[in-house]
Amino acid sequence: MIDYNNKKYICLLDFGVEFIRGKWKAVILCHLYKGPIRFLELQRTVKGISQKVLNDKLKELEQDGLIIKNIYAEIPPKVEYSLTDKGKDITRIIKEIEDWSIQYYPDLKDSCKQPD
Amino acid sequence: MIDYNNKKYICLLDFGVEFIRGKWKAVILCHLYKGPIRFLELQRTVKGISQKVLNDKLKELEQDGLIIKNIYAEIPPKVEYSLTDKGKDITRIIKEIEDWSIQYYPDLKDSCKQPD
DNA sequence: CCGAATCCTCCCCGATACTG
DNA sequence: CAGTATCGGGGAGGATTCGG
Repeated sequence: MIDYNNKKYICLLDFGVEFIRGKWKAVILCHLYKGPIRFLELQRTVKGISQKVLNDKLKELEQDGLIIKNIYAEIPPKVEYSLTDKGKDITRIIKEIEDWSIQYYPDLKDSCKQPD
Repeated sequence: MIDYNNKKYICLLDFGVEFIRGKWKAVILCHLYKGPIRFLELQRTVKGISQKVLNDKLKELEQDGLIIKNIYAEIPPKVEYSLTDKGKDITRIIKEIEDWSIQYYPDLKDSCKQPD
């Protein structure tokens, strides 16, 4: 049992999955993998995410040490986000899930949809 | 945009992650990777999961085609769960997340916990 | 351009009790 | 031993507004 940040994790796998939990983190990381990117550009790329949620998730990812936030003291403000090594490593794994999804997509499409 | 089972997915990655979403699915799959296992034995192994949730998750995984449910017509009832090829493939990826977690655990422990 | 604050909704999950 | 039914709390995330 791992006790961490006021949460309980039953094993290291559970603990590790925590860092990409939720609908958006995996997608965000994958987009960051292409290189540093600004907030608005990221929001445009990750279609459908609200400003609030994107902000929340970026903050979490930064606190977890998966991404770095670079603030440029300019007018208008410029902020760029990029992956750390730790973040790059897990993003590579995430991309395997994407490959898996692509490989099995035709199959998954059928098995999941229940016939009426 | 992928429309599937009354849910919307923004991309194939989002779609793929859906199959292991939640606190338990990844852990369950990893335990099944060792070989076929019965319900109660699985519940004992996946510490802390309730019967209801384990049942729900197994049903979802079966519908998704990631696991197979083998029912033996015996008294008392015997049911064994095992991975399909599709399930094995994604479980291998999940195990990489576990490795990542192990590798970075000391680091993660520090970065995540905010100093007061 | 960036992000904090508020409010609200939905669904994951836990606890408990019951059936074959 | 295996699975179902019901109730309820809490967290994730969407819409909107406001501040630097």
